[in-house]
Order: sequence, then structure tokens, then C-alpha cells
Amino acid sequence: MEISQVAKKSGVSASTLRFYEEKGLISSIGRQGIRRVFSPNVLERLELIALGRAAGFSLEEIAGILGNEAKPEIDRELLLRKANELDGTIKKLTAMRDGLQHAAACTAPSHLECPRFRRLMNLAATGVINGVINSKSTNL
Amino acid sequence: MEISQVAKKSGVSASTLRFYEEKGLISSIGRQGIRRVFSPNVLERLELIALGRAAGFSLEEIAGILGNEAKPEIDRELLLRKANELDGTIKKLTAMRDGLQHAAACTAPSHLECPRFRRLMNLAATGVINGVINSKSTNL
DNA sequence: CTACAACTTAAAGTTAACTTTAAGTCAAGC
DNA sequence: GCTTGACTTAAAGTTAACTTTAAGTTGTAG
Repeated sequence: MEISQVAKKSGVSASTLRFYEEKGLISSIGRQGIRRVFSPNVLERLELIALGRAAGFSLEEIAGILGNEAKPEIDRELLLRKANELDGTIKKLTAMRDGLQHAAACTAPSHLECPRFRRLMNLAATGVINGVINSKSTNL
Repeated sequence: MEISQVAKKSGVSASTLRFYEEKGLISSIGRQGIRRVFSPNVLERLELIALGRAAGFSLEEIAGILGNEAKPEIDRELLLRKANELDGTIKKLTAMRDGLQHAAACTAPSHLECPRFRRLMNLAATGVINGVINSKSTNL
């Protein structure tokens, strides 16, 4: 397949495909003249990459996980760790969502005077939520 | 207060405080010689900024919301919209977490052969989850 | 009086994940 | 034989939210 066909089928732009190749995430099967030729397998690989991204892996991590093998064997422990990380993120986001909803509905004259809003502010300020802001690993 | 005291009390570094001032997020009450002097109120403001960040607002959005007022009146509609966005993110992340957990436990010889894993891959590839990856607004 | 720590500024550097640009290659159709 | 469109490369640009650096200024302690 030509790069444009891979792009069309996968929804990943040609420039991104070249970028991914450069990073070792995918590889072309050869060249026809100067043009890359891809195996259809690259589509599956791209799905795995999308999956990894969606789960919060960085491209570097994904490259490490997928390796160079044709049939990537995914590290189950790593998956569980990521699942746990996601779980933590979900919990924090849920607290945030509830806080925001309350703040929106709250009748206190100013949010600054609403005890619940203040508690939320405290959460944010004391860094309970910081992991959510700056988390590299689940940096979606 | 001097900048270092604000930094210590708030946990926000001095360079970040200057950066925030430049961006119009906070302001110093004046100068003593060349040095900035801050009102203690800036600490509250910094908490609000942290809260906004934690909720997924960009600094620009936060500047817009907080404005220049002493007592910022927060737009309730905006809060609700953000809460809804967060809710969407939470749902997607929950799907991802469950998928990852299953993948980790799954006994199929290769994840590529596990139907549930494949469904997850499809989700990721078809962009259902893309909003989570590239969402600027909830870009935590 | 002088050294020093803590501040100041403006500008450049950082990171990830791409995108854009400029300049060039190549097969195919007219 | 020439134009066209799809490809190629290497390098630079983009974005957000900072951090770092270099060079200069101060109040204060010794």
C-alpha cells in the first residue's frame, strides 16, 4: 500500500505516518522507487498505537511495548499498572466534576463563600489533584 | 508579601508567579524598589487558578473567567459545560480502564486474538476515544 | 564599604507530538 | 517532451505552560 492509502484507511495523516516510522513505531516493507510501501499489517499496528495513546501511553512507551516483533506480546503487568493509573485519574476527575456541578448550582453569593467550593479549592491547591494536571503518564 | 513568600505559601514557583503576572492571571499590588509586592489575596487567586487548571481550563480560559475583579464572579454555565466535558472524559477513561484490565487478565494466546481487545482497538482506532487523546479543553 | 543573597528583566530553551515548508524525485497522461 | 500530482527529505515551526539563563539591581549584614 502507498502511504496515502494507509493514511486514508487508518485516519492517520501521511506526515504522521512518516513521523511514526522515524520514531520506530511502524515500518514500511520496502520502497517502489522512492516511495514507501506498507504492508496492510501496519493498519493493525496503527490501531494498537491509537489504543496505547488512548490509554495514556507516550509514543516512546508504545514503541517500547510493541517492540519490533510482528506479533507484539503486550506486558500484562504494564497494562494493569496503566489501568490502575487510569483509575486514579478517573476518581480525581469525578471529584472535580461533582465539585464543578455543585459550584454551578450553588446559591452562595460568591463561590469564595461557599464552603464546598472552598474545599474544592483546597483540594486543587494542596496538590491532591495535581497529579491529574501534570501527570505525564496519563497525559491525555 | 515578597515573591518568595508567595511562592512558599502557595507552592507556585517564583518564575511561575512572574509568568502568571505577565499573562494577567495575578497582579502585584506595587513595588518596593524593584521588587514586586503581593497582597495576601493573591494566595486565594492562586488557589482558584489551581482549581481551574485541575478542572481542565487553560490559563487563557482562567484569565477570562477570573477577569480583573477582586471578587471574581464565575460563569455558572461555563462550569456546567466543563462538568459535562469532564463527564464525557470520565466515561471514555472508564471504558479504557475496563478494557485494559480485561486485556491484562485475558487468556487468549495473543491480545490480537481476543475479541474484547479487538473491540477496544476498534474503539481507539475509530476515534471514539480520540476526543480523550486530543481534547484541548480537558487536556489534563 | 563591600560582599552577598534575593530580587529584576528579556530572551531563549524545554517537552511531546506533530505539522508545515522548501526543494527535489518520479511515473503517467497529453 | 512536458506538465501534473503524489510522493520524498531535512529542517523549521507550532502549542501550552513553564523553566532556565544571562546580565543587571538592591537592601542588608559584616
